[in-house]
Amino acid sequence: MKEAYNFEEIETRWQKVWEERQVFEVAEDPTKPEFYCLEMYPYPSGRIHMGHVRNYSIGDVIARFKKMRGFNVLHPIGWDALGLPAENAAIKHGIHPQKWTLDNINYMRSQLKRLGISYCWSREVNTCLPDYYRWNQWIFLKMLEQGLAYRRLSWVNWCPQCRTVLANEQVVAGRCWRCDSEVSQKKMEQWFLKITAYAEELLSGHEKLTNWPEHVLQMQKNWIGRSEGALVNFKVPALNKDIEVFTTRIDTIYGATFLVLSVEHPLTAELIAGHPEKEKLQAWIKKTIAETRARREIKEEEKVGYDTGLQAINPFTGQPVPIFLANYILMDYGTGAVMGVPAHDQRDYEFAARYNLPIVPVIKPASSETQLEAGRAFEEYGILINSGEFSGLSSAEAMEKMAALAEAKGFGRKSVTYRLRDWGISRQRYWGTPIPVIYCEKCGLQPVPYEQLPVELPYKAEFTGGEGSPLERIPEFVNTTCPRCGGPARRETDTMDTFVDSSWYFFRYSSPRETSLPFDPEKAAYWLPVDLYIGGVEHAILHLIYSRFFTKYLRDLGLTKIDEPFPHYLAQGMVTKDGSAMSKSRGNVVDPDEMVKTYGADALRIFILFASPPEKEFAWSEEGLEGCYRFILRIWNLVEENLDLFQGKGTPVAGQFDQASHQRLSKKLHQTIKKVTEDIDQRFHLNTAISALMELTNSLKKEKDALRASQKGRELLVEALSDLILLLGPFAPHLAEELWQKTGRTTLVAESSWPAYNPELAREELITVVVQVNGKLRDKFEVEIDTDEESLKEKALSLPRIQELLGGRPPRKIICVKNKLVSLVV
RNA sequence: GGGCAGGUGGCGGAAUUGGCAGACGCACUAGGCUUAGGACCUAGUUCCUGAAUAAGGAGUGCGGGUUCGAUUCCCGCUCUGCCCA
Repeated sequence: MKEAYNFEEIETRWQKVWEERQVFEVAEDPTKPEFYCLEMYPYPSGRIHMGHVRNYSIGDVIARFKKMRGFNVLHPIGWDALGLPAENAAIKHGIHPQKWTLDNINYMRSQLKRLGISYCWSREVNTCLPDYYRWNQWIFLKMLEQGLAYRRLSWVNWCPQCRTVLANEQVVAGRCWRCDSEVSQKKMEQWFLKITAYAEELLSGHEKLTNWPEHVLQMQKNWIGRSEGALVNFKVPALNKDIEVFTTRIDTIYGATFLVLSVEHPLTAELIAGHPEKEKLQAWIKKTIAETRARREIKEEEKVGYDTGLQAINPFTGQPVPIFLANYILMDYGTGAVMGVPAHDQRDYEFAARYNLPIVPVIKPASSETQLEAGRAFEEYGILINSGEFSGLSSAEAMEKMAALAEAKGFGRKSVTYRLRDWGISRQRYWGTPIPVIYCEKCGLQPVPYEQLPVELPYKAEFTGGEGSPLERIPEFVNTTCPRCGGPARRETDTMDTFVDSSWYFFRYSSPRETSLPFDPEKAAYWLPVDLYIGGVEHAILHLIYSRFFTKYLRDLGLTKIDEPFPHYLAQGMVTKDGSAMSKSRGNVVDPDEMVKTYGADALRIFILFASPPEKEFAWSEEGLEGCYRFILRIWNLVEENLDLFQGKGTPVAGQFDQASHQRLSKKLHQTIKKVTEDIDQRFHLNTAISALMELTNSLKKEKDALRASQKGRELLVEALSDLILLLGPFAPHLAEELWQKTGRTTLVAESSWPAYNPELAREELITVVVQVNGKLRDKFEVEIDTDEESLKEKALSLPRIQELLGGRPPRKIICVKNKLVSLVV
């Protein structure tokens, strides 16, 4: 009598067994090779979504596989638990952010356990607890000591809806990345981390990241935005001041016919002081600052400039050029001042055309064949003309020599700039890590002494949604004493960007309860770097670049020796349904809970892995999930039907031994082990690994009746079924454990060794060779593998069909490829 | 505008090194089993011509190229997605 497949009972039972036996708990063991498998930790929004299921299922296959391969596997999970939604929930529903967050974590933890992910739960990290965020504060203080954390008055992106400062990265097309409202500008004292100090290393470090997707490296590269060029000073005689210009094309400087400055340039006020329309200009400047920063992009037709009426001297030509202010020059990049070379920069060309400025060509194409387009700037490198002593040089030579001359004469030098800005971490919110500094009336800014960490978030706070941080309105928090003079002082009420938390959490897993340092350097040295990091490509820039920055900083602090935290990053694709990403606003969300309830965790895991390779987009389909459920049923029934073979109770058989069937299955078995092993280990193509398991299952079903007839056949069946169960272990872990037990084992699949294959048995001995005539497939034949090319040729020519096609004429050319084909050219 | 990724049956996808295009799954069709089926079993399914398990032709977004041979390499175009302006 076959037992029915009751996934709910089976899955919860094995989840309990793993937990009770602490199967996935690990400690440092220098005798074993280690493997640190990490998925991006979730924000505890309330419920897990399909993207999480996908991410964690991929990681779980790798982690379980590596464990079965003999690695000491660290596979931890935690919670990115600080952040805006908790506070928004507090404002909206009156629930304390902490309660909201901890409740969510409890629920989501149970969801992850219900999926059977092999986490080392004792290492769970929760960033909203003081035992975690105190180390954010510790690291911040270290940076402060070294000048890598600093405070400055700066323009900030301000979201009026969320009432907080946003990092540039959180402004998408001028709108808040969370609530989509238009971002405005404010000038505030802000805390910054000096990530730009590591700009060069963040870029050069890419060389070590050979196991990162190329496009992710490219995105980071664009983000860092290194450009080599030169700084040149243009004197402004009227003010007796210099304007420093950054250019990547100093070779075109003889064609610089004007200067354009950002409206935020420090000299702006002086430049317009004597302007006849001063008031009008001031108003425009004010308006422009507010607008352009928010949008960070300006359409062609909206580019506007104003002539200040003053002139600067081009140091190369000695000629005066007009100085303009314009809305499309950003103060953020370079020096906030650029030289306008209309002949060789399209943007400058359009500007010059609009304001009637001279266009002086100073570069001609290196090849006379290159046609100059009328009405367009020639932007390529070439040969200098109209450039005094530099005429005739190539752009490359000229850039060297001109920079050298500028340096020698003291009006310029070679320089490198980056697009990367220092990381503004101040947030005027409650649910974040308090920035551990104190402002004393007498002593000024004071760091909180290390022994006073953590600066804990006061529990009692009011969440009204009013302007400013709730922390400002808690006198017990704000009012403190100066650590230096003991006098009255105020605490900083800004909290840190939550990206700080996620920039080093992967270190914390190595020693999550460490109390004297952020993590134990020895334990970290054993586990780190993360051998495989898996997560959505939407974090390709922010999280991954911040984490790389923190790792380099922690190295410089002496806490670790590694330079790169994630030498291997697997960027997982989006989960979509009906052609677009699953999202609440689109209403196309599928709840994992319901799917687990209907089909079980194993079926859901298999489907989500089977439907597409990890790095590609994945399209949801419930029919597909049903298909995977049926696949599980087929395996279940197959094992059920053959349980007698394992119990040794089957009556001895003296049936016919089916040699061919035996050979077919044996070959399929060994080929499957080989393929599944390589697909997981080398390619991460879990979808093809699963299809290989399906093929093995199909073969078993086909051959089982013939094989059950003989003793030898039965032995092979037992072997094949056992290996199939083990191979299923990483994908459908509950099913595998249950079947393993049913076949009489007392060990766990999770703790078993991965099956090995015999290359001899996996080898095909017969190969189909195809015959092409003039590139078209015309016939095929079977031969033993590795048959020599001469025999292939003979065999091909002897085929009646081929002879017919040749019609007696000898082929002009014959190409033979061993084990592949014979190609005839007539 | 620049960069990157991608475009293969009705659908998700496979083809790992330039060598049988469409593995595996879904969906569908026919038959079987069944009181019943959203279970199970058997067979079939790229398109066109054809009665055909005969034979032929076309075919991996479009147009060219290299090659005995191209989904794979090269050039141009186009569309989609992502990132940056």
